[in-house]
Amino acid sequence: MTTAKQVQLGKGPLADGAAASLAPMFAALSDPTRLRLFDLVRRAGRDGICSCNLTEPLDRSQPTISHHLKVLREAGLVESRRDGTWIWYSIAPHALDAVSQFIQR
Amino acid sequence: MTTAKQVQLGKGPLADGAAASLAPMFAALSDPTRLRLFDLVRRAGRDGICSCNLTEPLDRSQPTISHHLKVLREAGLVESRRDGTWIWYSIAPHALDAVSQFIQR
DNA sequence: ACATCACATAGATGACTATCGATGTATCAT
DNA sequence: ATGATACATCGATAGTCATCTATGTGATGT
Repeated sequence: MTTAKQVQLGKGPLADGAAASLAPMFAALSDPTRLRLFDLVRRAGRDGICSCNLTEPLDRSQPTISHHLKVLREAGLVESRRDGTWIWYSIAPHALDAVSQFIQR
Repeated sequence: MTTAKQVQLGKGPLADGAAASLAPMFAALSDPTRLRLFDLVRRAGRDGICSCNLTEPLDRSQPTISHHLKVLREAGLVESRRDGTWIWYSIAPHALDAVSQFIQR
């Protein structure tokens, strides 16, 4: 499992390491398909949403959706749990905390 | 001049067009060098900061910094104004409003 | 006019990425 | 075991990107 590194935004200029940790989270949201994917998962709330319900509304192939979900997961933005043959995706706790901290000065 | 399109985030799922408008702003912040660049400009406040003071601290060539500033400018995140041979960069008003709205949903 | 400084643009290159069809893997039902 | 379903991985392709050196452009000063 890949977990997003927690970055402490201090008072000085943004350090090299902090920028390197933050950039992939922005990168994960820099694709329109992934943005909509993330939005759909977020709307699903605590229970999450089955991957099988994500392919059709986004008009992309199943492998493409699978790829994007992997990117979101590795960025620490979403989590997945297995339930039989299905896999349910939900928003990771504190997913956007680092991004939010950066945005608000 | 390129101005970022203002996106209204409604109540429904994130629309295709909204995602397409939002993604480039995230993309502009998806590079470590640009993140630090944006941070330096933001720290400079209203007056902004001269481009000549951005090349050295980021350890990149002058054309590379020029390229990144162009990306930030075209994403509507920073503004530039000429003063003699120098060009001063400052944060665009409401630069991160759309991103912030998306984050806090 | 000329040299200098600040910045932008051009062109090249190596790396990465979004997407697909084909195939592999894991789970469940019969 | 067999077949079906859900999802992941592979391999290919076309496009994008970060970076550099070299060169162009525009402003200032002499």
